[in-house]
Amino acid sequence: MTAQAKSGCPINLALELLGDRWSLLIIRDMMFAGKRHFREFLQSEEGISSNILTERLARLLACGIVTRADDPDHKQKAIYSLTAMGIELLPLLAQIGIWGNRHLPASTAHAGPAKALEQGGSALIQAMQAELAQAHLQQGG
Amino acid sequence: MTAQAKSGCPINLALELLGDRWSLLIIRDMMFAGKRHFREFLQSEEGISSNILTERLARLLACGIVTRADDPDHKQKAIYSLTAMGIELLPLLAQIGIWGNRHLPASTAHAGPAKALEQGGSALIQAMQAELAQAHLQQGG
DNA sequence: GCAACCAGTTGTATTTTGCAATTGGTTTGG
DNA sequence: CCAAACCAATTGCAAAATACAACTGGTTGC
Repeated sequence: MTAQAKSGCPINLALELLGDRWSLLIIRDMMFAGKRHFREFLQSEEGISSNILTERLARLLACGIVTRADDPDHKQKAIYSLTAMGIELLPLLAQIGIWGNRHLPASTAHAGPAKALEQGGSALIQAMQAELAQAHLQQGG
Repeated sequence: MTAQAKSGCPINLALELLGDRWSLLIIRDMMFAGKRHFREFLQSEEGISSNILTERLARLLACGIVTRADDPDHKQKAIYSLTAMGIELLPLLAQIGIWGNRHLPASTAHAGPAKALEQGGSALIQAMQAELAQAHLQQGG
């Protein structure tokens, strides 16, 4: 599953895992939209295909960024959760959003979170990380 | 050249430009290794192909992250420079490096910059951005 | 003037992605 | 109790992106 690394540079290693069009959008949906189910990711505005979603979730699972658990209330549903390693991606997602919002034609409807993160600084990020930990890190989740 | 955006989300827009295995490595090389020439990018450890490099440089050029100028001292050489928009990617690159260094098996030989950025905080980032501006933003460069 | 160097380009094989239809099973509503 | 809707995927195929190697026309250094 994991191809051998082309270099030991931390930026390269991170990009080998997350450097594609979809992986970080999935994590964005977990962080900012509270999505936890396969079907929810599928319904995102960008329109990921189900086979790509399956493959990306498997990869994120394999490298320890998310976990997968059965929904106790619904035998068919799987609940995807962020790990501590995944929650630590928030500052990175925040920088992507801030930069995109500054330099690209983001729609005002979507600009809210980026704007808030830009003004809230590290205090807001830490608060959001605490909330995510609360929602995702519950024993076994 | 620019495909239509799948959504106006700033994270999505940024990922449509930079969400691939190579674009951010090129910018990393400009920021941390001082590379400015086609041949230098080609010699990076990860081994980008020349056709991919050509295409990525063209894209970064088209969206205003880098500029291209003729080397006054060498008719054949092209000098690639970061724009202000490109220099503002440093906080993003920094977060990628910090996260990669914390969670992935980065080699000690490559970990230096990430470690420094983690400890130096925003003061270091601002200092580095000032240096990059000095080197890349000289009138017309 | 010849070898090394420069920024690419070309051609082809391989891999990844996108898209649509489908699967086997579960839950919901009447 | 049965049908329709929902669930997380899987399959097959076409299209696009990527990797790899060879090559191009021109420039520079010795």
